[in-house]
Parts: sequence; structure tokens; C-alpha cells
Amino acid sequence: MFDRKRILLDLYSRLYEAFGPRHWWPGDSPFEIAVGAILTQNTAWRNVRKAIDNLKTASLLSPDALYHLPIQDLAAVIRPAGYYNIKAQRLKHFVEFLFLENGGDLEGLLTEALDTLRNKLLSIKGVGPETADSILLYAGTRPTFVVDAYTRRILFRHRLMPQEASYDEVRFFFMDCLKPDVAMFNEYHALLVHLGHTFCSKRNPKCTECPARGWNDE
DNA sequence: TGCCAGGCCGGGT
DNA sequence: ACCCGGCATGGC
Repeated sequence: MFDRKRILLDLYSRLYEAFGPRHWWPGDSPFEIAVGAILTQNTAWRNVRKAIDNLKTASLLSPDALYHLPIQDLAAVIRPAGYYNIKAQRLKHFVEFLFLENGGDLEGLLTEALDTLRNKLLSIKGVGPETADSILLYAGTRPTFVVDAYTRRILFRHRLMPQEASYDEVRFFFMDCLKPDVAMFNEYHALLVHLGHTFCSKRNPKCTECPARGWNDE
């Protein structure tokens, strides 16, 4: 019998025992976390780190500062994160949304009802489902599950989801099986990313030495 | 050297 | 409703 809930809890235990707490998300404030969520779209975190350091050094890591900064200047500062022209636009869209919606107050906004807030975030051009869920979970400590490329690859390799499953299908798979626990959702996603970085990467298609290996395989 | 990284959008079928 | 090209830097 295919007990999905038990399988997901078992995977979580294995990852936690293997890797320990990940202490996510790296960031000092909700706004920094939200900016990081946009900058890390299809981009290695080490490059995002450089861009965020540049913003901090220039005292630009606030809604007000980014709102008033010319977009060309913003693009230049975040250059190490890649896609810098697109991402400068997306950050502008995000802070314009913050002022339009709640006077530039992200933290206040993050206390609104989860589903309507998620839809509001998704309406921002440049904020898709993963970015929205990352902001909600890691900046807002709200109980939503973040799905990314690693999550899908790991679930596919362990035969838990088909490769072509949609974002919402994978998200629902987790949220339907697990209690809405912010700390656990936080840790679970971070552990999946760590597994994706180490043993379940594209460069290691056989998942050699994977701590979850032989667990739900044939 | 080429491939990959914590996506998303817009235009074409 | 899908499919695909574009976006760009830095590390291995």
C-alpha cells in the first residue's frame, strides 16, 4: 500500500538525520529574503550572495531605496546574479507593488490571509509560484510548501511523482500529506535543496551515495 | 570547454 | 493548454 504521508515523513527523517538543520533562509530581514527569492531565479546562490552584498554595501536593501533607484543603476548593482536587466525590472515591480498595496510595508502585508496574499504575489510580473511561496514561507513564516527543480527531480527519481507533474500538483502532494508546520516546511525544502546540491544533482544522475538511496527504489 | 544553477515571461502553435 | 526561446553571470 502506498502510504504517501508515511513516505514523506520517512524521507524527511532520513534527510534531517543525514544533514541536520539547514538554518534557512540566509537573510537578515523579510525584505532581504524576498529580494533573494527574486534574484535566485534559475541562478546559483553564490552569485545572488554577491548581488545582495553589493546592495547592502550601497545601503540599497530597503523598499524605499530600491523604489527611488534608477533601474539602470539597480541592474548594475545586481549584475553578479545574472539576468540583471530582467531582475532589475522584477525587483522594481515588487517594490512598486509593496507601495501600492501597503505603503512599502512588507512585514505588515505578510500577515494577510494566506491564499489571497499568495494570489496577490503571483499577480506581480516576475513573481511565479516558487518565488511567491519562498517569500511566504521564508520571509512571512507562513505555512506554504516551496517546490523547485530539486524537489521535482528528487521526487521523480524516487518514483513519487511523474516527471511532468505541475508545480501545483507537487505542492499539493506535500501539503495534502503534511500538517501545515512552518518550521517543518522550512526545513524540508532546505533539506531537499541540500540533497539536490550534493547527491541528487544533475551531475550525479545515479544518486551515488545518496542518503535516501534504496529507500523507495525498486 | 561546455554545462549547470533554489524561474518566469511572452509569443507562437 | 502546452511548447519554446530568451534572459546572463560565475564555478566546476
